[in-house]
Amino acid sequence: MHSANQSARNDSEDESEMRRGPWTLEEDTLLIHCIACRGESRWNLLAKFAGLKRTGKSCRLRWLNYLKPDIKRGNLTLQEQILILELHFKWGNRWSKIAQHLPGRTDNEIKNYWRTRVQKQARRLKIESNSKRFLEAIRCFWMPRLVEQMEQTSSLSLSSSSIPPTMGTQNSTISSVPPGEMKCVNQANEKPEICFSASMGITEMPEISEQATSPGHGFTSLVDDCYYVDIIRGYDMEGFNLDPMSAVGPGEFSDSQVAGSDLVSDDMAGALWNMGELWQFRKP
DNA sequence: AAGAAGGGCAACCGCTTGTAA
DNA sequence: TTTACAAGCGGTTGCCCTTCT
Repeated sequence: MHSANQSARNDSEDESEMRRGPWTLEEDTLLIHCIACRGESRWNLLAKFAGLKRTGKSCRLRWLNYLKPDIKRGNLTLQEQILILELHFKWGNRWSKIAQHLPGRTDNEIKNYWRTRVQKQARRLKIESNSKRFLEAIRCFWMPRLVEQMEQTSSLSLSSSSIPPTMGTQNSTISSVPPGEMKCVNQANEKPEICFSASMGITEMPEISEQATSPGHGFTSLVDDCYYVDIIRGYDMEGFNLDPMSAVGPGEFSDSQVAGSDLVSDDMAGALWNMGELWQFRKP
């Protein structure tokens, strides 16, 4: 009884002695060295062994979100943004699952991206960010624009034999594929991760997800670990009604929201998807 | 130039899940 | 089968920086 109380008291004392808040360079160094020696496991023990006054949880988070060597820094690329949107359609707020398909990106980063960029636009449009209307807006207008810009970017880059910065980083390379088709292969697991095809129709894809074949989806499909973005439908809108009202179904958007809210304007697109970065690629 | 407002992001919190004893 | 602990995950908070007025 006494020992239990003593233990509880010690625990609370330990807890109160724990450091919180931003990590210092010294703490980072200690953690990195400790993980190099002992590996990533038993985070509470690791914290003690490293001499850090941090909880194991805190150490784990710091390592996974910031210190891990393969963490990719900087703005999300167009391909990554499209992938996030597509995977979010499929899985919702399963951030860690989505992050598994974006090498070097953390679930925290993706979550922050969704909340700060995507949900911000939903607020601006006065649409519930998890509503069907907002998803349709993304699918019908923003994603096609992203794909369009990406297609232009990639053709520009490929024609000048320079790999787009977004596709050539980390473990990924562009393999040689027919014109108009891009394939991004992760060398680590030899599995194709992202395939952009201008020739492949969505109906030709095997095992297309239920969502991908749903009416109104139109231009992307997701097959296991390989993601196809149908550029024909995204770019030329073939089989895709540009009339916003019919595209999303009657009553989904009001005139003022679609036509008057700059839903399809360059202004909106620029605000949403780092278009500033994008336009740089378009300039000769 | 200074204060206010807003955005972005790192870190924390609490709940759930997995696993070993 | 139960229990305790560790790890994982998504939601939330708070700080810092930038932009606006």
